[in-house]
Amino acid sequence: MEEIKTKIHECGLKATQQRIAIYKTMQKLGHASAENVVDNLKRKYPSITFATIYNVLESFVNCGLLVRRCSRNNKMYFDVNTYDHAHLYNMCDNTYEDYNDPELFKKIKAYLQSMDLGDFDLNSVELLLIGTKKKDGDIVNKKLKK
Amino acid sequence: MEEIKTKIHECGLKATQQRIAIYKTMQKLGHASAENVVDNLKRKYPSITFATIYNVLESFVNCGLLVRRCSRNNKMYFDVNTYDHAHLYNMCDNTYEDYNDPELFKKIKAYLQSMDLGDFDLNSVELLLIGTKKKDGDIVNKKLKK
DNA sequence: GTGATTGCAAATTTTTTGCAAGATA
DNA sequence: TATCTTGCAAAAAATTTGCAATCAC
Repeated sequence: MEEIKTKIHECGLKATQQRIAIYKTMQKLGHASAENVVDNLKRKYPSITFATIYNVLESFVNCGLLVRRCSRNNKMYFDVNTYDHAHLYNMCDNTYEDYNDPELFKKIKAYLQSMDLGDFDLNSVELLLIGTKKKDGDIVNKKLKK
Repeated sequence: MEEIKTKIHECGLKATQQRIAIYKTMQKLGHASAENVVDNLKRKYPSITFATIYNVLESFVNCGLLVRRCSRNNKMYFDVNTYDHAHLYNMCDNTYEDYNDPELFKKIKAYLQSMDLGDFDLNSVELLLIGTKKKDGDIVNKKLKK
């Protein structure tokens, strides 16, 4: 709790109740869209709005407290774990699960470092393993959830 | 041209002018958002609308003529090249460039096949190399383009 | 001719903005 | 207190829908 305040302060941001609550929610959810965050906070903070959520998430991304994640359903997702790791992306419901495999990332990064990417300045690597949970298999090829 | 018609027919779809034009545009652009496609077609087909573009792109994805690509700017992107390849994702303007390296993909897939992904049913692997073009470097940390 | 497809207009969903009121350091 | 931040309301951006007119087969 104090730790979260400190993190936020270290970014040069004020540790408001909303920011603390949003960061806690992200810690709980791991990966989330703005909607996920609102859903999780509405009960405790009925007055919170999307304006604030987006505002805060954006400020967290800018200071490195969160990273954006790619998605295929035209919604922005945020990840509280900013270190290198891959994701299992469930295309049935657009959720992520961490796939932590430092070995794999080390290999990929080592490989890329040996390559010539021209005038491309590599910032980070995102590895998305796209698929389904076996239990969800039956709904693929049908209409996928938004 | 006839080739495109055939491709579309093979999917069980009717080869309408719009579908042919949209597929041609995707071949020209490689990766594109719905907006990119409209921009490229408005002159030749002033009556074309987003409804049709989305409709057609979606039908192409469903039959495997295109694949969706992940992005970080909450827009849907489509790729005419459906085989395995990585992308250099320019975070300044959310554009993609192919990074064709069968070697790398082979390694990753081989590695993953040897791993246990639990009840996750792997469908495809997306490798995104996120960064900037050196010429764009100066606008990072400032406001990124939508 | 018939069923699939398009284009229009309107609706929905997701994200952003301006600004007055409120909270933090 | 000075500045940053929030929440409201409204706008913008992106995608989807219903349906009548049109087109491909």
